[in-house]
Amino acid sequence: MSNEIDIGIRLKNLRTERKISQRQLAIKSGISNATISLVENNKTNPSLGLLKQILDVIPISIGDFFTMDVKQENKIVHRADELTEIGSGPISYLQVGSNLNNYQLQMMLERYQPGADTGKSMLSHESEESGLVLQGRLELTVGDEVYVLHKGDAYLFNSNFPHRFRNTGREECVVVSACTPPSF
Amino acid sequence: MSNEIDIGIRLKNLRTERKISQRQLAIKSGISNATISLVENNKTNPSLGLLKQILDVIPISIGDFFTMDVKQENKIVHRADELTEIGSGPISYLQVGSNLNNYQLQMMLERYQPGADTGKSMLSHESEESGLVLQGRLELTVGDEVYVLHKGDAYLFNSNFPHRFRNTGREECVVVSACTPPSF
DNA sequence: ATTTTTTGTTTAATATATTTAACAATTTAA
DNA sequence: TTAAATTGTTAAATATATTAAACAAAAAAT
Repeated sequence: MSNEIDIGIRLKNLRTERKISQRQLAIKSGISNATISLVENNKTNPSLGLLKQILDVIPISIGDFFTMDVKQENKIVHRADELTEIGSGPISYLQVGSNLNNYQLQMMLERYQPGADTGKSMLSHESEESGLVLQGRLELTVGDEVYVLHKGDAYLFNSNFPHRFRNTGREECVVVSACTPPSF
Repeated sequence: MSNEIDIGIRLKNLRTERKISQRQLAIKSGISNATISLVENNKTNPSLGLLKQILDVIPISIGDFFTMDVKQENKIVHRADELTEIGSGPISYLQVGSNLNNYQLQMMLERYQPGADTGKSMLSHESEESGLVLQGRLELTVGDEVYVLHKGDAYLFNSNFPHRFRNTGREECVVVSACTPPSF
């Protein structure tokens, strides 16, 4: 077992920042994906050689790995043009911060093109989400209920209810939303 | 096996600088002395937890451990009062530099009190030594031969010959000597 | 000179890291 | 929708680090 070293978070941060999966990292480094999982969860006490093999593909030196700030997403103010896009196509999710591993809160600026639809989703993880409409018309379905929201309206619900968002208006719909814990 | 990381030398340097033995370090850290030997000789691929346990008693952080300059005894000029004493009693050996792990050459300023005697020693390691007398009278025995040196005289021999130094004069005897590789 | 400690190293025993293979859950493709 | 691929996790198998104990060599003590 690891001796109070936070190497798991450090590695996970580096990996997710690069948007690669445990398996991809595993192949590139020649280490099994199982091991990478164990390391990221501090469920093993990895050898230096192993760690080096992994860090070599990042790449980062062992020294830097341990001296680097444990990415606490130290950036506090995120300018309008610095938000990170995690949506695609007709739906844009501009997230506040790029790496939320150390946060419980996820804030987003959402834009739905006319007709855009998230589809009904069955979220399995326990989380809560809330939002406030800034512009346009937003149709929200939670369970059996269907709501239509306009500028100034807001919502708040537990996201393990099946739910769906849809822009049923003619203009772009803009929403500011929050979610805890982060869902993507 | 270690993956091209020079952790052995790093650790050995830190330990010897502190003038503690592998066993002392072992006890303080709760690690077996065998392991410390293996680590110092790069004959194992230690886990991070293990390394941390060891470094905690130095103490030094893992980050610093890997980023620190691999102590190349970067000090070049050693002032008269900075030489390190490795002798004792009637014989003083003032060594140039404190940690010679990365050097092949050992330079010393030796002082023998009247009557001081190294005793006949059977050096087992292959090394060569040379010296030049600055003051006093030095009796040198190498094998069967006995020599007496005075100010300005010098010697050079292979130190796996049994040899012995003795101050047979009335005043302090001062010698500058060199040895390769270092013998202490 | 002869013990007695202390040094660093090495081997066999054992504890543990790492892998292989399977799993459930989600995403992508069709 | 269903099927196929990809995600992260976990359990049993295996490889390896770590220890305990013995060793030879050197230093200290008697």
